Amino acid sequence: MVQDSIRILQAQGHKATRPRKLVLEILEEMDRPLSPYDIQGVLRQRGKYLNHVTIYRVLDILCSLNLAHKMLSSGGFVRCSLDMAEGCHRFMVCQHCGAIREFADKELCQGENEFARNFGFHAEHHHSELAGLCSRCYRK
Amino acid sequence: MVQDSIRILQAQGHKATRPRKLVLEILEEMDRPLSPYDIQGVLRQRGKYLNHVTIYRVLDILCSLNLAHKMLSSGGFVRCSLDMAEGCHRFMVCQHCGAIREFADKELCQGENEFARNFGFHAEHHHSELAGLCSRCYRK
DNA sequence: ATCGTTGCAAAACCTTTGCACCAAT
DNA sequence: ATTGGTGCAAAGGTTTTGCAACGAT
Repeated sequence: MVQDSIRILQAQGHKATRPRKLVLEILEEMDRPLSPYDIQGVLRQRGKYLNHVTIYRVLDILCSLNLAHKMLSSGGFVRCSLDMAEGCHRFMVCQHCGAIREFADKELCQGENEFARNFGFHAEHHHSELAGLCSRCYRK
Repeated sequence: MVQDSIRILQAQGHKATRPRKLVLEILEEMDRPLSPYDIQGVLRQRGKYLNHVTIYRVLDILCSLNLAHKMLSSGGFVRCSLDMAEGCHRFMVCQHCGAIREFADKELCQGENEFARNFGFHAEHHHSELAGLCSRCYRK
């Protein structure tokens, strides 16, 4: 919830400002990875405005506190989504329509962790992208 | 091997040019994901030169033929590596020293495929990044 | 009142496009 | 000779930086 994130922000010495509340609201409501300009667009539709620089900075803070997570989308720009599964971010990206859907799974993480440990690597965060076709585009 | 890739290029109607050979050589030799400017830098050290636009275009072709694979690195730019494991690209990225190491595993892919199929999604390519600490940095 | 935040302008950076020249076939 | 490929210049788009004004505490 937005209130929880705000509380964490404040506990870390950050202020509870209008831009931060707005960005958190949009991220929670849309429930999919959004770019800074996506967020600005949603706000514009609602007659609200935030400078893109501000959005970048809000997202940076959210990510630094692990409240959100960045992914680099195929367009080559950043998208952010709230961190719901503690360091496990898996995305299904449809190569046809571009739809992005996020999921999480602890067993997959464990499997990856074991594999990495064979190389002496200690994994903390998991980010995975599956490129393929979503159910709708597959039928065509 | 570079020669094999060149042969595939030619079979698809592309020419075997100096820039394409050079890029393939560097990718094979360095054996880690490289950005276009990384590649240009390595060449420069050897007294050779390729325009960055050319490198971008060579990488695009290699990726379109599945000879290489693009990843969007944490710096926000593209890195490419040769495709050794047919659509399975897993990276361990050390958060401390920045080292990137690639691995592949069919079982992990199968696990992800099954999970995705529950959502009606048909996965073709896997790209995964584990952020954590490499063996050297973990000891410190 | 203080000090972190925001917005604006401008810069920096990566990537793409247009076009004339060049080179592999 | 033909056709695709390269290099250059310039544009496009995303992200970052510097700074004055603002606002949460």
